[in-house]
This record gives sequence, C-alpha cells and structure tokens, in this order.
Amino acid sequence: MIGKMSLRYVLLTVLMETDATGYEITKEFDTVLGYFWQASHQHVYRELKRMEEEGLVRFEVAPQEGKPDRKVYSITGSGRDLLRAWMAEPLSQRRVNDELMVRVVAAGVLGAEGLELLKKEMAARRIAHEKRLKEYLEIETEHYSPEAVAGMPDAIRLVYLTLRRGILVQRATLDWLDEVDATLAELTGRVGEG
Amino acid sequence: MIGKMSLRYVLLTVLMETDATGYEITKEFDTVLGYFWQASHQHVYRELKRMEEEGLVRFEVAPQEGKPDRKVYSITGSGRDLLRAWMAEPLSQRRVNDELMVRVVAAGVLGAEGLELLKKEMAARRIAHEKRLKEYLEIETEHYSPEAVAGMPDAIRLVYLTLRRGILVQRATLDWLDEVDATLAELTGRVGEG
DNA sequence: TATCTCATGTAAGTGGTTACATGATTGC
DNA sequence: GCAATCATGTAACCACTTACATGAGATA
Repeated sequence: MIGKMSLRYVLLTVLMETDATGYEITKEFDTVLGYFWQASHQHVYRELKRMEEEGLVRFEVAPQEGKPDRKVYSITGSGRDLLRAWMAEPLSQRRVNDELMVRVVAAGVLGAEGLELLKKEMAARRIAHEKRLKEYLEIETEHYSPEAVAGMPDAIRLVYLTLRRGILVQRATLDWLDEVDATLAELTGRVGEG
Repeated sequence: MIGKMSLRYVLLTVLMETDATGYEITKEFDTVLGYFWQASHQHVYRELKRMEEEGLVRFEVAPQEGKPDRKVYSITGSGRDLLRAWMAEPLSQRRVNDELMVRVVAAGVLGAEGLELLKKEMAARRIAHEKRLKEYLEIETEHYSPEAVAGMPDAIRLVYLTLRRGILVQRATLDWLDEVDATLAELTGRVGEG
C-alpha cells in the first residue's frame, strides 16, 4: 500500500539527487521546493526518522566541532523502489479548501460592512501576489532564458515547469482579483449613488 | 483568539443565510460550496457539535417518522460576532502543497521511465480539468448570464466570483499542461532521435 | 436481493503546526 | 548584550480522513 504522506516523496526525490541532512532539506523549502511545497523542520525530522525506521533511507553521523552532529541521509534501494511505485500510481486529485473563497462568500452575507472588509483583504492579497509573481519572473529571466533552458538536463527542465506553474497561477489569481475589484466597485459604488 | 479552523467559518456563513442540518450542509459541498471547499459529513457533524458547545450555534430537534431525528441548527448572536471578527482579521496566506509538482520533479530524477509515467498522469489530469472546466462553464451560461448577474443580490454575485475563480484556475492549469506536454514531447522525442 | 437515500454518530489514524528546548558560533 | 545561524529534537495540539455502525424506506 502506498499512502498519501506526500512529504516522504518530496524527501525521497531530493535524496535521489544528493545526500542531505534534515536541516539542509528544510532550507530548500525556502527556495526551489518552496514554489510548491512547505514543511517545517520538525516535520522533516520526524518524517526522516520514520523513513529510516522503515528502511527507506539511512544516515551517517558526521561529527562537527562546536556544532551538533549532522545526520547525513541517503536513499536506500527500497526507498528508490517506493518512489518508482508511487510514480506509477494515479494521483488522487482532491480539491483544495480555499479560505479566501470562504471570505468572499461570507462578505456577501454580512452586508456593506462585509464588503468593505473584503476590499481590504483583497488589496493585501493583490500586493502579495504581485510580489510573488515578480520574484518568480526574476528567477525566470535570471536562470531560465530560452537558450539556457534548451541545454539544461531533464531534471532541471522539470523543475522549471514547477516555476512556470507558479507564474501561471499567480497571473490567474491577479486576473481574478481584477474581476473581484470590478464587482466590489460596482456593489459598494451603488450605495453612494442612492 | 481566532483560530484557523476554517470549516467553522464556512458553517457560520451558511447558517447566516438559513437554518440547516448537518446533513443538508454536507450535501452543499457537492454543489455550490464544492467550488472551493470539501468536507465529510463526519467533520461537519463534529464541528457543529463543538460550535454548539461553544454557544456559536444552537439546534432544535425535529422528530420524523421512519427516519432519524433532524437537528436543525441556527446561528446565535455570538456566532455572528465571531464571523464578523474573523472577517476583520487578515488571512494568513500559506502556500499550498502540490503533490502534482512533486511528481513532476520526481519524474526528472527517475529518468526516461519517470517521464513516461508523468505523461500518463498528465493525460489523466487534462481530462479531469477539461471536464471540470466544462461543468463550471455550463453553470455559468445557465445561471450567470450578464443580464441575470446585473440584477442579482450581492450575496449571489459574490458566490459567482468563486465560480469565476474556479474557471480561471482550471484554464490556467490547462495552459500549464500545454507547456508540460511540449516539454515532455521534446525530452522524450529526443531519445528516439539518437 | 441489493443498493441508495435519509440522518446521525464513534474511533482510530494521518499529515501537519506551534511551542518549547538545547548549546556553541557568528555578527550587529 | 542580543539576535541570528547551525542542527537537532520532544510534546501537544489541530484539521481532516477513513472505516465502521445504526436503522428505516425507496428504488432497481
């Protein structure tokens, strides 16, 4: 049986490429992995520990002076097998629960006051999404020019696709925010007219 | 303190509009609420029970013949207060963990075999997203023609925005799938060339 | 006869977060 | 002197899912 515990497949994927400590992997969630995955260091450590108990990974302790020992993890044969087996399984596509949409609907049932609060939230969102889109686009122009992409190894080209996903999602969200603004302008403007 | 337990704000929002049983609300997750929220009946029942204990909602038992009694819930003053307070709080925007992206990256580290498996998954995805987009567009043409929308109450117009969100997200996903297909065609085609 | 709908619930588990803890080293 | 970085971990909690259970009535 292949469960859903998705973090473990992230970790296996990382360890396919290179050995690493929990700490190092956690750092990656701030950069490359961060386009599509978040995990706290506690979660990473616990999952690595479990995976070690199940024989999917092993570690070697690398002592350091003045710092805690590092546990350098590497993937085992059965870890590789599990990752391949998971790749062959169809993904269950569950829909995401979107808090922002709850707020949109809630604004509707709360009247004028709700609409004003929604406006504020949406303005904050716009700034955040514009910022993130800008970041992604900067990474794209810096590291993924068409010429550079053409000569890249397969693995990196696929990582680039996850960045592209981020870009398209951010753009779609900003387009949607335009529609929200238009609707809110109409609904709240109407009040002023009367 | 206002926690994250988001389901409770969904439930409060629904109960602002109308009294309802847990069963009825669960059904709504298959339709309108389903554009952006999923919840099992167990989860709904448990949350309603907690909320009742906290005084956010109350219920009246409506006996029926041949069927179990219905518990008809309604929102209380303090439930309304909580919803308003939540509306005024900024939403924490955590990023979503996307299993599909894990698979894209994993395909890269697994070589040719991984690319083939990814192709299959992506084909399945395309079908699913096309189907969902079609559903959404049908709902739009049926219930939200421009003329109809213009005369709708605010609450419904905001619900419409959540449908629009669904449409834009599905379209963005399909655009991204086009990019994925192009890349995969190039990477796997290359093998045949050599 | 079997499955579906109505309508409620319990129990166990999973995936993930938050708070707390340790302890040396580096930089403001 | 204070915070940040390196590097690990425990404990408690939260949100949510899956499996199981009940029991009548309607539909295939």
